[in-house]
Amino acid sequence: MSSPDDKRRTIRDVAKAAGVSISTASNALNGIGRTNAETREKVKRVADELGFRPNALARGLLTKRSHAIGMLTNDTYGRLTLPMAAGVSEILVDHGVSLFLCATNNDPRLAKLHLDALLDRQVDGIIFTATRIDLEPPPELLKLGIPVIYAFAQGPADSVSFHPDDAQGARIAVQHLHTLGRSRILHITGEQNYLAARIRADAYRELAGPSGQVMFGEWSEEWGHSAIDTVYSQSGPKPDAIFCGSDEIARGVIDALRDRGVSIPDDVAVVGFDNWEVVSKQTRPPLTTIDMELKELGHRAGLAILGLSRREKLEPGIVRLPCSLVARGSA
Amino acid sequence: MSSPDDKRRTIRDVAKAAGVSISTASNALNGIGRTNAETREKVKRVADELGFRPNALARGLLTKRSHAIGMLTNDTYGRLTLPMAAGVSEILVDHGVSLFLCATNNDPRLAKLHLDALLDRQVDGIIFTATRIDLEPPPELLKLGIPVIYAFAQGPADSVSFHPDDAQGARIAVQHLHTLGRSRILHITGEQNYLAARIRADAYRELAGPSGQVMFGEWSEEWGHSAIDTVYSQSGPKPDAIFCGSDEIARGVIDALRDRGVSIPDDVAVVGFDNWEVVSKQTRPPLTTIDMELKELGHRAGLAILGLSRREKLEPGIVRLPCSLVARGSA
DNA sequence: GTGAAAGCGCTAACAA
DNA sequence: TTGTTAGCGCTTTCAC
Repeated sequence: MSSPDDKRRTIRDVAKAAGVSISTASNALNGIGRTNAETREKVKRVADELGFRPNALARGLLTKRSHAIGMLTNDTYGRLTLPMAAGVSEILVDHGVSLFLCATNNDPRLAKLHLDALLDRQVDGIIFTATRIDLEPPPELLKLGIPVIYAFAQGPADSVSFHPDDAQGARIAVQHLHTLGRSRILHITGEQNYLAARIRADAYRELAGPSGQVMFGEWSEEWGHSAIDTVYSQSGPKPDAIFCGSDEIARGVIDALRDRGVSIPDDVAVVGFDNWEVVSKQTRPPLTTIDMELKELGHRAGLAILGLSRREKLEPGIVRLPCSLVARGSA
Repeated sequence: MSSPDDKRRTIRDVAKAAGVSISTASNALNGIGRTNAETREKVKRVADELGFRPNALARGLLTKRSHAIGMLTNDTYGRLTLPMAAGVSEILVDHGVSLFLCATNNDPRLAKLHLDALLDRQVDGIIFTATRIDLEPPPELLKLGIPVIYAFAQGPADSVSFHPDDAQGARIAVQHLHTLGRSRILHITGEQNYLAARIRADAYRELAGPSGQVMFGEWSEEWGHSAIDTVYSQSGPKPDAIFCGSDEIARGVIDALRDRGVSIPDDVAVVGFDNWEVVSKQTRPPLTTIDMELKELGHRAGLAILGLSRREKLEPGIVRLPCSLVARGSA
């Protein structure tokens, strides 16, 4: 639990051991200022030998940059947040910046608590993340005095946000189905009050033309199932392809189709949305679906907050990052 | 992006505005030392008015406690980590402690990088988290000089670890099936090289008696499916209940049983393990399963690291936290 | 009860 | 090129 040398080495120890002054040691270690190459090497070697690690607290106190950023999320389940957080972290760690994770659990009190803590810690910036792109951030976030980036969440007008390109994602799904020669494509999706659902539906309608039909419902497997029941209990022509608003819906659709003896993808091709592998790899046949590239979203958000924290200017607005199609067996 | 008063208030500002010295202000705000009640109130009021927030960097530098702890995880997907992290964070935030999230992505280089960063930041402790209880932590973690807690991961002999009580989880699953009057219970589970799988299987065997049969395989839906195919292609008596090592396996099992016209739970009762709702709520019928109470695991890990960071002593060893049974329709 | 002063570990003028 | 000095914002003796 405790190492042999319980007290940590300071730059003072390094300076003394190397026979130089503290400031020379500092200059040498940071490679700035005018330092003799020999001295620099020596200081670095000594620091290494001593296992010296600079105290980030002291450095931050002085430079007014903590080299830490906070990530505020309302997601406790992790489906969206952790891939993004991993992406953010991947970028940051290479720049010596660490990430505070704050799960607000959708509780404004917790959000405030976390926000205050982040401010106390002098974070260089904050990334706000949500489980839907039209979720508004806590109002305190707006007048903070430090940079904020919105990822998979709705930022105010003059802010920088990163979203998956839902419209493009919907388009490549429909185009893929067109390529397969399908023309009677149905769109079964989630709740209409989700902006993402509306964006995807609009993009779908543009490509599917007047025959395009959208069924809004819930983000659940069950809805996919019952939507198929509805469709097949009606008379009239049946679709030859179904574009679903989520993998879970798609799974319900696939199960319901199989129950009816409809062959996938021969009779009906199915495309999902999310590439949530626990679902999309397990349907029968495995699901062709749209991946939102959440890790890449995290990368971009990380890069952006890094830039802002260095006082670089960023064009405000929503950056929409392309989705990709993952072809499996269902379409 | 930047507030009207761009510069942050310091304790100096508070002291000046309250007409007291810096040290009195400090004493008053922290409620320590001998301070006149009136003075204290006044200082606090002024601090509030000014929107004063103490600089955690400065405080940490002086007190040698950063009030931050690090969480190291090899999980990028989030299924296990984020519920635990949320639990940890919930505890910490109420104690004014923040959480650094470090996703190592199973890459030793990244792990080292993150570990160094955490040390530089003077974290008061580290929680190591993994996706399986027999995953060994990076060796650097062992000789660190700061407290470490292992959650859902394998700690060294003299450390404190928190695991789900896999044996107890398996027992309540089997007992539940016994209560339902089932006696020919089969256990279909994941890879035998997972410690958790072996622990659960052992506990199952103890209760199921000599007729107990364990089928090890993979942690996949597909394996559940093919296991059922195997069982039903053999002659001999069929099980009246199946205890599955994961919800995904259970889903495969349920689907395969339904394909064969076996009624659930009438002919065969099915119990899963994980309570991963995207799976367990969506099977038909919904899955009765074992919940590992990951958030509670996070709570306990958080409490433990808090204690250790205050130099409290903790009994070394593995603390196994009880699982709970979530009854749905399948058993 | 309150304030002056020292200093945590480090960086950044400036002087030497 | 190197060393001296002055802090960053806070806590904490120790006089008063």
